[in-house]
Amino acid sequence: MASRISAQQNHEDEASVEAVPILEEFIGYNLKRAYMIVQADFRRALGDEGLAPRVFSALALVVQFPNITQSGLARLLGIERSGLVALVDELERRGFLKRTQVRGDRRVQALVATAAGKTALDETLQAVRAHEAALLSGLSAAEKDTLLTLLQKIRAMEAS
Amino acid sequence: MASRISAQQNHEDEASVEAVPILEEFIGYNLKRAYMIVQADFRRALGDEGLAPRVFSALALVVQFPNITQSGLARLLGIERSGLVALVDELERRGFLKRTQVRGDRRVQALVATAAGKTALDETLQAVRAHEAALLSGLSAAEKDTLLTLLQKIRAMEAS
DNA sequence: AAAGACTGTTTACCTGGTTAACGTTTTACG
DNA sequence: CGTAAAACGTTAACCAGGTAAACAGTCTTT
Repeated sequence: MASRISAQQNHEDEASVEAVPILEEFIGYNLKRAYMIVQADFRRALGDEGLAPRVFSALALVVQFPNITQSGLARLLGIERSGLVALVDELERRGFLKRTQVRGDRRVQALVATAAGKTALDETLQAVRAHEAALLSGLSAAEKDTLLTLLQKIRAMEAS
Repeated sequence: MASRISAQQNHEDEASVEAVPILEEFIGYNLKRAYMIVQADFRRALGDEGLAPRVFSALALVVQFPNITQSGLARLLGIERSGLVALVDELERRGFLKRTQVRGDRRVQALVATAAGKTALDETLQAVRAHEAALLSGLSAAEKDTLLTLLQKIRAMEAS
Protein backbone atom coordinates (compact mmCIF):
# COMPACT_ATOMS: atom_id res chain seq x y z
CA MET A 1 0.00 0.00 0.00
CA ALA A 2 2.60 2.53 0.99
CA SER A 3 4.96 1.21 -1.63
CA ARG A 4 4.73 4.13 -3.99
CA ILE A 5 5.97 6.45 -1.31
CA SER A 6 9.05 4.48 -0.38
CA ALA A 7 10.01 4.25 -4.02
CA GLN A 8 10.19 7.99 -4.22
CA GLN A 9 12.40 8.97 -1.36
CA ASN A 10 15.52 7.51 -2.83
CA HIS A 11 17.55 10.65 -2.37
CA GLU A 12 19.07 9.74 0.94
CA ASP A 13 20.24 6.97 3.18
CA GLU A 14 19.29 4.77 6.14
CA ALA A 15 16.37 5.74 8.39
CA SER A 16 13.32 6.10 6.21
CA VAL A 17 9.66 6.81 6.87
CA GLU A 18 8.63 3.28 7.77
CA ALA A 19 11.50 2.24 10.00
CA VAL A 20 10.52 -1.38 10.68
CA PRO A 21 12.18 -3.68 8.14
CA ILE A 22 10.03 -6.13 6.25
CA LEU A 23 12.14 -9.05 7.37
CA GLU A 24 11.26 -8.63 11.01
CA GLU A 25 7.90 -10.20 10.40
CA PHE A 26 9.42 -13.54 9.47
CA ILE A 27 10.13 -16.24 11.98
CA GLY A 28 12.70 -17.83 9.70
CA TYR A 29 14.79 -14.67 9.55
CA ASN A 30 14.60 -14.12 13.28
CA LEU A 31 15.40 -17.75 13.94
CA LYS A 32 18.52 -17.51 11.88
CA ARG A 33 19.75 -14.30 13.42
CA ALA A 34 19.09 -15.55 16.93
CA TYR A 35 20.73 -18.87 16.16
CA MET A 36 23.85 -17.16 14.85
CA ILE A 37 24.17 -15.15 18.05
CA VAL A 38 23.71 -18.10 20.36
CA GLN A 39 26.04 -20.31 18.36
CA ALA A 40 28.77 -17.67 18.27
CA ASP A 41 28.48 -17.16 22.01
CA PHE A 42 28.62 -20.92 22.56
CA ARG A 43 31.96 -21.09 20.73
CA ARG A 44 33.30 -18.01 22.47
CA ALA A 45 32.33 -19.40 25.86
CA LEU A 46 33.84 -22.83 25.27
CA GLY A 47 37.00 -21.64 23.59
CA ASP A 48 39.19 -23.28 20.99
CA GLU A 49 39.89 -26.45 22.93
CA GLY A 50 36.27 -26.81 23.93
CA LEU A 51 33.75 -28.91 22.06
CA ALA A 52 31.98 -27.46 19.06
CA PRO A 53 28.20 -27.44 19.31
CA ARG A 54 27.75 -30.47 17.10
CA VAL A 55 30.42 -32.45 18.93
CA PHE A 56 28.83 -31.59 22.23
CA SER A 57 25.45 -32.74 20.98
CA ALA A 58 26.81 -36.02 19.68
CA LEU A 59 28.69 -36.74 22.89
CA ALA A 60 25.63 -35.99 24.99
CA LEU A 61 23.57 -38.49 23.02
CA VAL A 62 26.25 -41.16 23.14
CA VAL A 63 26.52 -40.83 26.90
CA GLN A 64 22.79 -40.88 27.28
CA PHE A 65 22.20 -43.76 24.90
CA PRO A 66 25.02 -46.26 25.41
CA ASN A 67 25.66 -48.65 22.53
CA ILE A 68 23.77 -46.48 20.09
CA THR A 69 24.77 -47.14 16.50
CA GLN A 70 26.04 -44.46 14.18
CA SER A 71 22.90 -44.65 12.11
CA GLY A 72 20.80 -44.24 15.21
CA LEU A 73 22.84 -41.29 16.32
CA ALA A 74 22.53 -39.68 12.91
CA ARG A 75 18.79 -40.10 13.13
CA LEU A 76 18.65 -38.46 16.53
CA LEU A 77 20.82 -35.59 15.37
CA GLY A 78 18.84 -35.17 12.19
CA ILE A 79 21.84 -35.48 9.88
CA GLU A 80 23.04 -38.03 7.34
CA ARG A 81 25.11 -41.05 8.34
CA SER A 82 27.96 -39.83 6.16
CA GLY A 83 28.15 -36.60 8.06
CA LEU A 84 28.63 -38.45 11.28
CA VAL A 85 31.85 -40.26 10.44
CA ALA A 86 34.20 -37.35 10.96
CA LEU A 87 32.30 -36.39 14.08
CA VAL A 88 32.72 -39.82 15.64
CA ASP A 89 36.32 -39.87 14.45
CA GLU A 90 36.99 -36.72 16.42
CA LEU A 91 35.29 -38.01 19.55
CA GLU A 92 37.24 -41.24 19.30
CA ARG A 93 40.51 -39.42 18.65
CA ARG A 94 39.89 -37.35 21.76
CA GLY A 95 39.28 -40.53 23.70
CA PHE A 96 35.69 -39.70 24.54
CA LEU A 97 34.14 -42.80 23.03
CA LYS A 98 34.97 -46.15 21.47
CA ARG A 99 33.55 -47.88 18.45
CA THR A 100 32.80 -51.43 19.54
CA GLN A 101 31.75 -54.53 17.67
CA VAL A 102 28.29 -55.90 18.20
CA ARG A 103 27.93 -59.66 18.36
CA GLY A 104 25.17 -60.80 16.09
CA ASP A 105 25.55 -57.98 13.59
CA ARG A 106 28.91 -57.37 12.03
CA ARG A 107 27.72 -54.32 10.12
CA VAL A 108 27.16 -52.01 13.03
CA GLN A 109 29.59 -50.45 15.44
CA ALA A 110 28.06 -49.51 18.75
CA LEU A 111 29.29 -46.31 20.32
CA VAL A 112 30.15 -46.29 23.99
CA ALA A 113 31.37 -43.28 25.91
CA THR A 114 34.56 -43.65 27.92
CA ALA A 115 35.01 -42.37 31.45
CA ALA A 116 36.89 -39.43 29.97
CA GLY A 117 33.97 -38.82 27.67
CA LYS A 118 31.52 -38.74 30.53
CA THR A 119 33.74 -36.38 32.47
CA ALA A 120 34.13 -34.13 29.48
CA LEU A 121 30.38 -34.10 28.99
CA ASP A 122 29.75 -33.17 32.61
CA GLU A 123 32.20 -30.30 32.43
CA THR A 124 30.89 -29.14 29.10
CA LEU A 125 27.33 -29.30 30.32
CA GLN A 126 28.20 -26.89 33.09
CA ALA A 127 29.94 -24.55 30.68
CA VAL A 128 27.04 -24.64 28.24
CA ARG A 129 24.50 -23.99 30.95
CA ALA A 130 26.58 -21.06 32.15
CA HIS A 131 26.86 -19.69 28.63
CA GLU A 132 23.11 -19.86 28.05
CA ALA A 133 22.30 -18.44 31.45
CA ALA A 134 24.61 -15.49 30.86
CA LEU A 135 23.63 -14.82 27.28
CA LEU A 136 19.93 -15.16 27.92
CA SER A 137 19.88 -13.30 31.22
CA GLY A 138 17.49 -10.84 29.61
CA LEU A 139 14.82 -13.54 29.48
CA SER A 140 12.89 -14.68 32.49
CA ALA A 141 12.65 -18.36 33.35
CA ALA A 142 9.08 -18.34 32.11
CA GLU A 143 10.14 -16.79 28.82
CA LYS A 144 12.88 -19.35 28.31
CA ASP A 145 10.37 -22.07 28.98
CA THR A 146 7.90 -20.61 26.54
CA LEU A 147 10.63 -20.28 23.93
CA LEU A 148 11.67 -23.91 24.38
CA THR A 149 8.09 -25.05 24.02
CA LEU A 150 7.51 -23.03 20.87
CA LEU A 151 10.75 -24.19 19.28
CA GLN A 152 9.88 -27.78 20.03
CA LYS A 153 6.51 -27.23 18.42
CA ILE A 154 8.30 -26.18 15.25
CA ARG A 155 10.57 -29.19 15.50
CA ALA A 156 7.52 -31.40 15.66
CA MET A 157 6.65 -30.26 12.12
CA GLU A 158 9.64 -32.08 10.69
CA ALA A 159 9.17 -34.14 7.56
CA SER A 160 5.42 -34.54 7.52
CA MET B 1 19.79 -32.58 41.16
CA ALA B 2 18.88 -35.97 39.73
CA SER B 3 22.29 -36.29 38.12
CA ARG B 4 23.72 -39.02 40.31
CA ILE B 5 21.02 -41.41 39.21
CA SER B 6 21.48 -40.96 35.49
CA ALA B 7 25.18 -41.75 35.74
CA GLN B 8 24.43 -45.24 36.97
CA GLN B 9 22.08 -46.80 34.44
CA ASN B 10 24.57 -47.27 31.65
CA HIS B 11 23.98 -50.98 31.16
CA GLU B 12 21.66 -51.01 28.21
CA ASP B 13 20.52 -49.37 25.01
CA GLU B 14 18.00 -46.88 23.62
CA ALA B 15 14.95 -45.99 25.72
CA SER B 16 16.20 -45.51 29.24
CA VAL B 17 14.55 -44.57 32.50
CA GLU B 18 14.49 -40.85 31.86
CA ALA B 19 13.50 -40.68 28.22
CA VAL B 20 14.00 -36.94 27.73
CA PRO B 21 17.39 -36.25 26.16
CA ILE B 22 19.71 -33.84 27.90
CA LEU B 23 19.91 -31.62 24.86
CA GLU B 24 16.26 -30.68 24.96
CA GLU B 25 16.94 -28.30 27.82
CA PHE B 26 19.11 -26.08 25.67
CA ILE B 27 17.78 -23.18 23.70
CA GLY B 28 20.76 -23.26 21.37
CA TYR B 29 20.09 -26.84 20.34
CA ASN B 30 16.40 -26.24 19.83
CA LEU B 31 17.10 -23.06 17.91
CA LYS B 32 19.33 -24.90 15.53
CA ARG B 33 16.97 -27.78 14.93
CA ALA B 34 14.04 -25.44 14.41
CA TYR B 35 16.06 -23.22 12.12
CA MET B 36 17.11 -26.18 9.98
CA ILE B 37 13.49 -27.21 9.51
CA VAL B 38 12.26 -23.74 8.61
CA GLN B 39 15.16 -23.10 6.27
CA ALA B 40 14.71 -26.42 4.47
CA ASP B 41 11.02 -25.73 4.03
CA PHE B 42 11.78 -22.25 2.72
CA ARG B 43 13.96 -23.73 -0.01
CA ARG B 44 11.47 -26.45 -0.79
CA ALA B 45 8.65 -23.93 -1.04
CA LEU B 46 10.54 -21.52 -3.27
CA GLY B 47 12.10 -24.11 -5.53
CA ASP B 48 15.34 -24.11 -7.45
CA GLU B 49 14.69 -20.95 -9.41
CA GLY B 50 13.43 -19.12 -6.36
CA LEU B 51 15.56 -16.93 -4.18
CA ALA B 52 17.65 -18.48 -1.45
CA PRO B 53 16.94 -17.15 2.04
CA ARG B 54 19.96 -14.89 2.14
CA VAL B 55 19.27 -13.51 -1.33
CA PHE B 56 15.70 -12.81 -0.35
CA SER B 57 16.83 -10.99 2.77
CA ALA B 58 19.32 -8.87 0.89
CA LEU B 59 16.79 -7.94 -1.78
CA ALA B 60 14.22 -7.00 0.80
CA LEU B 61 16.64 -4.63 2.49
CA VAL B 62 17.78 -3.08 -0.78
CA VAL B 63 14.18 -2.40 -1.77
CA GLN B 64 13.38 -0.99 1.60
CA PHE B 65 16.51 1.11 1.89
CA PRO B 66 17.21 2.57 -1.55
CA ASN B 67 20.78 3.67 -2.15
CA ILE B 68 22.10 1.68 0.75
CA THR B 69 25.78 0.94 0.44
CA GLN B 70 27.21 -2.55 0.50
CA SER B 71 28.83 -1.89 3.84
CA GLY B 72 25.54 -0.72 5.23
CA LEU B 73 23.75 -3.74 3.88
CA ALA B 74 26.36 -6.04 5.38
CA ARG B 75 25.86 -4.34 8.72
CA LEU B 76 22.10 -4.82 8.54
CA LEU B 77 22.48 -8.46 7.57
CA GLY B 78 25.08 -9.07 10.22
CA ILE B 79 27.70 -10.45 7.85
CA GLU B 80 31.08 -9.30 6.58
CA ARG B 81 31.43 -7.00 3.60
CA SER B 82 33.39 -9.65 1.75
CA GLY B 83 30.54 -12.07 2.05
CA LEU B 84 28.21 -9.66 0.38
CA VAL B 85 29.99 -9.34 -2.92
CA ALA B 86 28.80 -12.60 -4.43
CA LEU B 87 25.35 -11.95 -3.07
CA VAL B 88 25.09 -8.57 -4.77
CA ASP B 89 26.66 -10.04 -7.89
CA GLU B 90 23.85 -12.55 -8.08
CA LEU B 91 21.15 -9.95 -7.54
CA GLU B 92 22.71 -7.76 -10.20
CA ARG B 93 23.11 -10.67 -12.62
CA ARG B 94 19.43 -11.46 -12.17
CA GLY B 95 18.62 -7.84 -12.92
CA PHE B 96 17.12 -7.15 -9.51
CA LEU B 97 19.39 -4.27 -8.58
CA LYS B 98 22.05 -1.97 -9.94
CA ARG B 99 25.29 -0.78 -8.42
CA THR B 100 25.36 2.98 -8.95
CA GLN B 101 28.00 5.60 -8.40
CA VAL B 102 27.56 8.16 -5.69
CA ARG B 103 28.63 11.71 -6.44
CA GLY B 104 30.80 13.03 -3.68
CA ASP B 105 32.24 9.65 -2.68
CA ARG B 106 33.86 7.52 -5.30
CA ARG B 107 34.48 4.65 -2.92
CA VAL B 108 30.92 3.56 -2.38
CA GLN B 109 28.47 2.01 -4.76
CA ALA B 110 24.88 2.61 -3.80
CA LEU B 111 22.51 -0.25 -4.42
CA VAL B 112 19.17 0.46 -6.03
CA ALA B 113 16.52 -2.11 -6.78
CA THR B 114 15.15 -2.28 -10.31
CA ALA B 115 11.48 -2.59 -11.17
CA ALA B 116 12.10 -6.28 -11.78
CA GLY B 117 13.69 -6.50 -8.36
CA LYS B 118 10.69 -4.95 -6.70
CA THR B 119 8.34 -7.26 -8.55
CA ALA B 120 10.44 -10.27 -7.61
CA LEU B 121 10.42 -9.18 -4.01
CA ASP B 122 6.66 -8.78 -3.97
CA GLU B 123 6.15 -12.23 -5.43
CA THR B 124 8.71 -13.78 -3.13
CA LEU B 125 7.19 -12.09 -0.12
CA GLN B 126 3.90 -13.78 -0.89
CA ALA B 127 5.58 -17.13 -1.32
CA VAL B 128 7.53 -16.78 1.90
CA ARG B 129 4.46 -15.74 3.84
CA ALA B 130 2.62 -18.75 2.45
CA HIS B 131 5.48 -21.06 3.36
CA GLU B 132 5.62 -19.81 6.94
CA ALA B 133 1.84 -19.85 7.33
CA ALA B 134 1.70 -23.44 6.13
CA LEU B 135 4.70 -24.73 8.03
CA LEU B 136 3.74 -23.00 11.23
CA SER B 137 0.04 -23.72 11.05
CA GLY B 138 0.42 -25.58 14.33
CA LEU B 139 1.12 -22.29 16.09
CA SER B 140 -1.55 -19.77 16.90
CA ALA B 141 -1.14 -16.14 15.91
CA ALA B 142 -0.44 -15.31 19.52
CA GLU B 143 2.22 -18.00 19.72
CA LYS B 144 3.92 -16.74 16.56
CA ASP B 145 3.89 -13.27 17.99
CA THR B 146 5.38 -14.43 21.26
CA LEU B 147 8.04 -16.37 19.40
CA LEU B 148 8.97 -13.33 17.32
CA THR B 149 9.24 -11.21 20.42
CA LEU B 150 11.43 -13.71 22.23
CA LEU B 151 13.71 -14.20 19.24
CA GLN B 152 14.10 -10.47 18.88
CA LYS B 153 14.99 -10.29 22.54
CA ILE B 154 17.83 -12.70 21.88
CA ARG B 155 18.88 -10.71 18.86
CA ALA B 156 19.10 -7.63 21.06
CA MET B 157 21.92 -9.37 22.99
CA GLU B 158 24.24 -9.15 20.01
CA ALA B 159 27.84 -8.02 20.59
CA SER B 160 27.50 -6.33 23.93
C1' DA C 1 51.12 16.77 3.28
C1' DA C 2 50.98 12.72 5.64
C1' DA C 3 48.59 9.28 8.37
C1' DG C 4 44.72 6.94 9.09
C1' DA C 5 40.22 5.11 8.05
C1' DC C 6 36.70 3.40 5.00
C1' DT C 7 34.89 0.94 0.55
C1' DG C 8 34.53 -2.75 -2.40
C1' DT C 9 36.98 -6.70 -3.84
C1' DT C 10 39.76 -10.98 -4.20
C1' DT C 11 41.75 -14.93 -2.28
C1' DA C 12 42.22 -18.63 0.70
C1' DC C 13 40.06 -20.96 4.20
C1' DC C 14 36.64 -23.20 7.45
C1' DT C 15 32.30 -25.39 9.10
C1' DG C 16 28.67 -28.25 8.44
C1' DG C 17 25.95 -30.17 5.74
C1' DT C 18 24.40 -33.09 1.21
C1' DT C 19 24.31 -36.88 -2.52
C1' DA C 20 26.09 -40.86 -4.74
C1' DA C 21 28.58 -44.77 -4.81
C1' DC C 22 31.00 -48.74 -2.61
C1' DG C 23 31.86 -53.20 -0.08
C1' DT C 24 30.18 -55.78 3.61
C1' DT C 25 26.64 -57.92 6.05
C1' DT C 26 22.00 -59.06 7.32
C1' DT C 27 17.12 -59.70 6.30
C1' DA C 28 13.05 -60.91 3.53
C1' DC C 29 10.85 -63.88 0.72
C1' DG C 30 9.63 -66.55 -3.50
C1' DC D 1 17.40 -72.98 0.08
C1' DG D 2 19.01 -69.01 -2.85
C1' DT D 3 18.59 -64.62 -4.34
C1' DA D 4 17.07 -59.94 -4.06
C1' DA D 5 16.61 -56.17 -1.14
C1' DA D 6 17.86 -53.46 2.66
C1' DA D 7 20.94 -51.59 6.17
C1' DC D 8 25.58 -50.31 7.95
C1' DG D 9 29.75 -47.57 7.88
C1' DT D 10 32.69 -45.24 4.83
C1' DT D 11 34.71 -42.40 1.16
C1' DA D 12 34.60 -38.91 -2.34
C1' DA D 13 33.00 -34.98 -4.54
C1' DC D 14 30.31 -31.20 -3.83
C1' DC D 15 27.73 -27.07 -2.00
C1' DA D 16 26.21 -23.18 1.04
C1' DG D 17 27.41 -19.65 3.78
C1' DG D 18 30.28 -17.76 6.42
C1' DT D 19 35.28 -15.84 8.07
C1' DA D 20 40.01 -13.38 7.98
C1' DA D 21 43.62 -11.06 5.62
C1' DA D 22 45.33 -8.35 2.24
C1' DC D 23 44.76 -4.90 -1.56
C1' DA D 24 44.11 -0.53 -4.34
C1' DG D 25 41.45 3.40 -4.47
C1' DT D 26 39.32 7.08 -2.04
C1' DC D 27 38.09 10.10 1.54
C1' DT D 28 39.07 12.36 6.26
C1' DT D 29 41.74 14.03 9.95
C1' DT D 30 45.27 16.28 11.91
